[in-house]
Amino acid sequence: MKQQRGEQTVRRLLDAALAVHAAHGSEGFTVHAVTAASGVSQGSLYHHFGSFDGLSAALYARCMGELMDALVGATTPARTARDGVHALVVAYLRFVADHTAAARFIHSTPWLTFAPPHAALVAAAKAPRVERLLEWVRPHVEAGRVVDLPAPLMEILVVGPPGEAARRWLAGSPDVDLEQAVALLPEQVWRSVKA
Amino acid sequence: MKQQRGEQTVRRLLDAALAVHAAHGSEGFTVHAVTAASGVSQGSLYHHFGSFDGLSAALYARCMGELMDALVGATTPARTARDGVHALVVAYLRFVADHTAAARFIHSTPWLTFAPPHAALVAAAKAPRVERLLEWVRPHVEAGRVVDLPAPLMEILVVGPPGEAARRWLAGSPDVDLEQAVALLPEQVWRSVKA
DNA sequence: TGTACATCAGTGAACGCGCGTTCACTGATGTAC
DNA sequence: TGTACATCAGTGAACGCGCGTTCACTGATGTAC
Repeated sequence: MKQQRGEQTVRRLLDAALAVHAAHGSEGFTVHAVTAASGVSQGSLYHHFGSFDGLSAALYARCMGELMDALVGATTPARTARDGVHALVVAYLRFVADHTAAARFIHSTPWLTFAPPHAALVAAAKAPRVERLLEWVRPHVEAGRVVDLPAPLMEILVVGPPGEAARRWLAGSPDVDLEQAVALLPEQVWRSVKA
Repeated sequence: MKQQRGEQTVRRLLDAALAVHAAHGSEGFTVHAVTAASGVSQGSLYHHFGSFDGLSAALYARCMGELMDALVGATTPARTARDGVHALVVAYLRFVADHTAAARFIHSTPWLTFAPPHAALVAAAKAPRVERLLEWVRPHVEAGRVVDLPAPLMEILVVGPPGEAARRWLAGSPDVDLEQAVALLPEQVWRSVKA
């Protein structure tokens, strides 16, 4: 008997929360700012999310899901291992450029310290997409085209450099240029994982 | 006419701040907790640091300085380019294992959004050490043993993977093992920057 | 060598502000018969 | 098809707590002559 009206309110809250974070940073990211920006009442926010941490976790999961979808969408159609790794690194950097607010929220990470219930929510958004990427790479590993490493280290090698580039660019570092990173990082990252 | 008594108080405050952050995380990192842990009064803290953000910036600069010293100390004595990159990655991971509190503070980064005056303090602690690392690598680039990339991208490629491994390990991710990373990451990182 | 004095260092109770959260309530929606 | 009713959705003023910061003050240190 759940009403569909609620889903719209949830979406309005998450959109407003992302906008508030983009405009005023982690400092200005408060319940009052989010309710003011969304036009939704405090009580309604608590009705749907239980706590402000709950809303943060939901937003984090949504943003992370979007990023992971971009990575999966770019990588899995690739025929060769090299093309796939290139595509993944490019997709990561393009996501940061095109969905800056989401990228900024993901990388601001005080919110990564979620208590167990919320951690599960985030994991549910991330794990299946990571699994799809690992499935894609498996045949290339078995064929000896990609190094055989534990999955977490594989992830770290591929996502580490574009993640670090994103973090610095988002922090406003003047000497990091995303287009330059798109041009130069993919091949170097590929070399770090090719067999 | 500055008194030496003050330096000891500053050290006591920074030590206590790091301990509080290690024990209670960013959530519990407050002025009151730091003054209680150090036995120093609020007023004294403000006398030396001006604000709590000022203390945070000073602590960040100190921790970052220690990390950078570890990297410089490990890398610059290396004879070959490969040995140097290996040593840097290993030193990064070992620093995280041996100075976990400092590593955790550095990677918790809400504190990286420092206002201009404090940003300068942090930059002063970091920039000269980065410069020494770049000086070390320059001959290897000129001799064609290391790829010729813009300095920021070079940094990103080398520091990205161990940084990502550190972040996950610090967040308590069970599937990241630092010793495994020490064993496997250095060679892959080296391949990403060798010419 | 001893005293005066300016400055540095340190104290801790108190303050105001803004945060996350609550609650008694009203309104809307969908199901049952 | 229409009415009754349970549940979901939404309201917003109010609350208490803990945060960063202040300030009038005392004590310690080092320099001047």
